[in-house]
Amino acid sequence: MRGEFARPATLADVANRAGVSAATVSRVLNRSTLVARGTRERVEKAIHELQYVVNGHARALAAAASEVIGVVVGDMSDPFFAHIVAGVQDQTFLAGQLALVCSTGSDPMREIGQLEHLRRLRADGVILVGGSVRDAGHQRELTRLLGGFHNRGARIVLCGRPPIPDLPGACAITFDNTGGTLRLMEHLKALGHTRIGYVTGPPLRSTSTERLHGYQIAAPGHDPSLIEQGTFTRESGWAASRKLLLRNDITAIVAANDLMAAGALAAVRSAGLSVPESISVAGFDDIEFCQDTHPPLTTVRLPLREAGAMAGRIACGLDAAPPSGVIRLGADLVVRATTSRVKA
Amino acid sequence: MRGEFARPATLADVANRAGVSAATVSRVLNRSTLVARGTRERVEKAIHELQYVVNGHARALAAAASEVIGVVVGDMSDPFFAHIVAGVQDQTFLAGQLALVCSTGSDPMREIGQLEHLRRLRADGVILVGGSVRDAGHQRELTRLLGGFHNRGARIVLCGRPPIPDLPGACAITFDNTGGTLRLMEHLKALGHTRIGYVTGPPLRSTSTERLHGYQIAAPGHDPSLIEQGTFTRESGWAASRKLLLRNDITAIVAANDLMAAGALAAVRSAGLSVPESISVAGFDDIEFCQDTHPPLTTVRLPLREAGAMAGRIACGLDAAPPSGVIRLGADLVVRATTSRVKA
DNA sequence: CTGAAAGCGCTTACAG
DNA sequence: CTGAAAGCGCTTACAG
Repeated sequence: MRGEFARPATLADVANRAGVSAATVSRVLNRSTLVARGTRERVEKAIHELQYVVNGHARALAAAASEVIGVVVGDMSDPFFAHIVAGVQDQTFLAGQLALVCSTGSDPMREIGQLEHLRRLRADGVILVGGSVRDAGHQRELTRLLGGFHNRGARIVLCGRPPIPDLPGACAITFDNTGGTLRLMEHLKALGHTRIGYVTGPPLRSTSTERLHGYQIAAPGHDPSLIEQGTFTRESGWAASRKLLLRNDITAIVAANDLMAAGALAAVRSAGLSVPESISVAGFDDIEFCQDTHPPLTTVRLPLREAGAMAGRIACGLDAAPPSGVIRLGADLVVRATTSRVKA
Repeated sequence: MRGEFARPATLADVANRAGVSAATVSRVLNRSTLVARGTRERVEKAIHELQYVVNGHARALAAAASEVIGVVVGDMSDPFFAHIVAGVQDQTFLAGQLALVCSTGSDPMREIGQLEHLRRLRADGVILVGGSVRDAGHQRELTRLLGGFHNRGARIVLCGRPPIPDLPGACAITFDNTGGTLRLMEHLKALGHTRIGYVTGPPLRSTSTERLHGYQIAAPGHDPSLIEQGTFTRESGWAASRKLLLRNDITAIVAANDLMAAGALAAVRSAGLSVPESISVAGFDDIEFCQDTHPPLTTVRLPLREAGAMAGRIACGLDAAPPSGVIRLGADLVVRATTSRVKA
């Protein structure tokens, strides 16, 4: 450990040792073909001997490219985001890029700040994960910022959120939130349910409103008092379900995601009722644990990891975005044991 | 959109507009106090008008500091990692740093490559999350690489893995894996269990061996055939449990994490047995969903998010590491409904 | 196929 | 309190 790391070797050191110019070393590094075989080998030997590692900042500064892909998520402890990010990382790894994962702590307004961070680092690609916020000022600011990325040649991908009309450069990967919820509702209606409570996600988010929309289209009666507000956490699903259970007319509770559905399951049980005998329950996303809840949860499956992988490939430039700029992903009904025919 | 983003404003642009030198702008940016009030205000005005955003790479290159914290994890889709990362991000956000999350895709050998990436970007701090691999060559390489970070003044934190003796600069945040498993085993023994199957994690990882060690200390009989190999996934827990159930003498299955315990639950049920009447089951970690399994899972609680937060604070320089260099975190037994007294 | 030179956008002593 | 100048470690036309 004799201070051999005190100053990392630089490209100039490598050039010296190999007896070539810095430009030549740079060419070897960047796999330019315009280097003679023998020269290349001498340089590679020097790189190896010096344990040379290119300085990413210097490279980014000189080349105006950073090998960094920015990923903006809500909260890593939510499996929805965790699975998408896992998919992104599978691909950034293959592409030799680095995923810079920024979290907004579930406050979408913080997207702006995180994007500024990413702009500072001149990210080559940016992936915005999860629902967008319906707020004119925020949208305008977001569009402006993303426009800045786009103008510098950065690829921008929206994953799990709708396209931004003013931003033709961006690719959007969307989930069929409305259709999935609709199919789930049809399933319940076919089982005889007519009074179905709904636990929605936080207001003004595209994920929430799209899913809620599916409910409203299918909801028998359109009674707004059947809708309770949640925040996509288990805890909030529990609280919202408690309120819903205060009324005695509902036969089913649908939550806008699985985490809240888990809370609903617990709330139903704590009210002394059983699932699905007294109340049917369903979620959305189909995270792995839905197989293990009591009873196993009926839900709607989203291809989260695949969506993340697609976003990653496009952001890294491995795949091109489709001409339309939009990739629509399905949302399949998964019937398990928390939903059953309503008793006469 | 008239190409107003074509070239982002530079520090020189700001200096021009404010009628000062670049050095002065830099001082304002870095909150140096040695700037006259009026000058500062003029510069801030120019920054605002130009929508100037500092170039992180130029800054990192000039100042040899990067405002980037590297986090190396196994797999983001595993809640163990997701929760720790969420805790890290809470703190990097507060510190105004950026968390660069690298995944090894559950192959710890890939740690080396990811660390080289981080070295390239001159990360100010590095957090290695999760178990280490018992492989002499790998350990040597790791120590060398981390030594390089340390010599450049980067803070290094091991989160959920044992300290590295040859690396005095590093801080280690450890979980009481052995003690937690031991307490879980004592709980089962007190319920009358004497033949307890164990589903271990992947071999040679500290997390696996520490937890297995707790089992071995407490295991009545030390019969090695009671131990089956898993990989920390639900699927592997299912397969290992199936094997364990082939023998008819066991009355309980303990898995090295909750994901595998969920698989065990499913395996027991698919064998036509019930939990806990026929077989008791327990896990490790206490991820949120343990409350919702069928029945709710007895497990050992690890303070994952808190551990991540501590790691984040130290890596960002918000908190100092303790003099000993080691922070030991508890692991509390959480008894739910998957464990019960063995029938006479 | 290779090199000399300028430049990327900052920070930091050094003067004043 | 402020500025001129050098330097951080690369890449990229431009010549040859």
